[in-house]
Amino acid sequence: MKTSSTEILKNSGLSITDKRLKILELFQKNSKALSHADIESLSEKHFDRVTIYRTLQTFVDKGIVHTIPTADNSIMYALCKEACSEGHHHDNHVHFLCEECGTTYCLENVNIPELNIPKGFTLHQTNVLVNGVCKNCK
Amino acid sequence: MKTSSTEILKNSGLSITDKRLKILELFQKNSKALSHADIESLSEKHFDRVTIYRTLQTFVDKGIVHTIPTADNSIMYALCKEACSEGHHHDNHVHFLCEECGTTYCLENVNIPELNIPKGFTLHQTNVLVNGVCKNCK
DNA sequence: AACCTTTTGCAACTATGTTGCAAAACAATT
DNA sequence: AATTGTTTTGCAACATAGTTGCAAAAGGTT
Repeated sequence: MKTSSTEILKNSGLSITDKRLKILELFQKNSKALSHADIESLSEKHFDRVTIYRTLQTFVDKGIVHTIPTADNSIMYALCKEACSEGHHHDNHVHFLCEECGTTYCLENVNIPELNIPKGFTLHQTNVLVNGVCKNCK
Repeated sequence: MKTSSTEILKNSGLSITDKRLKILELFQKNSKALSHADIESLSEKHFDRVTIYRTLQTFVDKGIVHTIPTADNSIMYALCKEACSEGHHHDNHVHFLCEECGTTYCLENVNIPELNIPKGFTLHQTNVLVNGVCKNCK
């Protein structure tokens, strides 16, 4: 069952505002990762750029969305699953970027394998980005 | 044995210029990944920003350096090993970002593991980014 | 409704990246 | 080493991305 946008905000101790609800709904409707620019163009009503930046930052801080590094230097944001909480992301799944449609997916079911990194290095987080063609574009 | 900067350029069919040599030497001296901004500040003599952008792009195209996606949305560039050639990068190693000193390393010896991505998805390239603490900062 | 707090929008700014064009540097040839 | 043609570089101007301070608006609480 899906948590409503309002509940997500409540659970994070954030006040419920129009803009935050709108941005959360964009994520839920599209069920894919969105960039700042995506949100700007998807929101028909005028959203101030600054508001979007600040809202996304708040969501990241609260564990509502996580960021995805991409090769072309544009940060993507995607909704976190339940496991994430304030200041603590658990998005250890693989991110897939389709070269055809440009969609970034979270592949929740593909786990990150163990890496044997060299002695002396301490591993905190592993990010896996995969490029290829998604099932819709095949 | 290390290939000289001049040879690297020759092998790629590029003309030998002061700027290109200087930028290559920065990579060789530092033996870590550099951002555009790093190069700008490391080169004591004035380098035009545009020249740096274009030189890096040329190097990427020719397989001399490869780009590393990072979580904070700044592209890093690192020297390729011999295996890379024009239009064909073989940098399938793990990239490690130290949270203390900010250094990005290419862990040449850590191979990218196989992933079993869902049916319908075709995999072209896998990027693995690891955060943690490097052996110098431990 | 009245109050206080948080969020939003605006303006101005910094940083990052791109393009066109003329001057300079490079490469090849005599 | 001078001439010529090609490539590279620097400049100017522009475009996009992201940040900060502050006043107005909206949210939360009583």
